[in-house]
Amino acid sequence: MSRSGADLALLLLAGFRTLADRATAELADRGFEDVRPVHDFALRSILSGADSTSELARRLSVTRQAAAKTIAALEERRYVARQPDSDDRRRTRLRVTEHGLALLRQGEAVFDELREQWEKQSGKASVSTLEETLRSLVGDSAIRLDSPGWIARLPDVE
Amino acid sequence: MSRSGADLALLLLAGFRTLADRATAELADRGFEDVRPVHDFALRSILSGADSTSELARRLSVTRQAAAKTIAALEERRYVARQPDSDDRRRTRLRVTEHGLALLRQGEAVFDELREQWEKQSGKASVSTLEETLRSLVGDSAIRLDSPGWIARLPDVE
DNA sequence: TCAAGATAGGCAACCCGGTTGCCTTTGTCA
DNA sequence: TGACAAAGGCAACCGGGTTGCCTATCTTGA
Repeated sequence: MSRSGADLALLLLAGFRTLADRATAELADRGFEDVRPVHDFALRSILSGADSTSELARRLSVTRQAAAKTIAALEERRYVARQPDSDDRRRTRLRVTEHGLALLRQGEAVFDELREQWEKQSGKASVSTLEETLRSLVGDSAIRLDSPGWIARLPDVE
Repeated sequence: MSRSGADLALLLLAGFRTLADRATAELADRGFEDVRPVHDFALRSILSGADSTSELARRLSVTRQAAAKTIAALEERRYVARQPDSDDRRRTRLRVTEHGLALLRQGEAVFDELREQWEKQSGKASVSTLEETLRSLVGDSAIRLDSPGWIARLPDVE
């Protein structure tokens, strides 16, 4: 009954996308439109201290230019703001706005609800087993993967 | 100990990316460079009967233009070829080349090996439990998801 | 039989999240 | 003070998508 390894990969992808898509939709319902996973990742990094373009770029393992674009998007949507900085090279310091904090809180809540939904469907044990298996396979630290950019890249997780 | 729902999503993504990245690297080692998951999906669809741009587009749930680009890439790499067709609207019919078949075979082998590797690490039971849980959660048919294009879209699986 | 409509294909332009290459500004330190 | 590191940003590009619009061919039914 066990199928090919490719199926396994597809299932993992489908699982992620199911969660991510539902979360995106739910967040849109709650008034946070135009939010993408990458925004959430970036916001978290900024919140935990990445207050400049270069620093954010390092934490997300992307180029400065990519980070700058992400920041521009976040700024446009008022999730982050800039403040003058003493070091005139960097000129501004990033700060997560109240709106941004609200997004993070809602995002967390949404994902938690989705997880609970899964637990209701398959049982708490199944979900945590799944999680444990995966964690042991990809490693706690492997949430930092280096690879081509055909998906929102994963940030460092402090 | 159980963490947030977002972690669950991240783990699924990390799992997929681990497999996909390793597969891509391994295929490159075996002489198939420049191969991306989307190529594999498309090739499989063509092999199982999607012999025109429009048909491939339908199976991959993308626009005809996107399918055309993918086909162009596959053709360039000699994984598919075109043949004249009786219907002059479509003008050509797609065919998977020997080279393309070789890629598919190698791809399957690589994924199977990766799966075995995981089984050695976590035990056969764990991997198949993981798979069963996921299958029940996303559904066998959910491998067709409709959503924004920030990742290689999944094809119909016949 | 022939006009309307469905179907296949393709071009151009754009989006998003990345990249590289190159350049300026500012700060630091020998 | 002058060399260099570090931050930022512009322009151009890429991959895998999108939409809008256009033509060519086949099919059908009045």
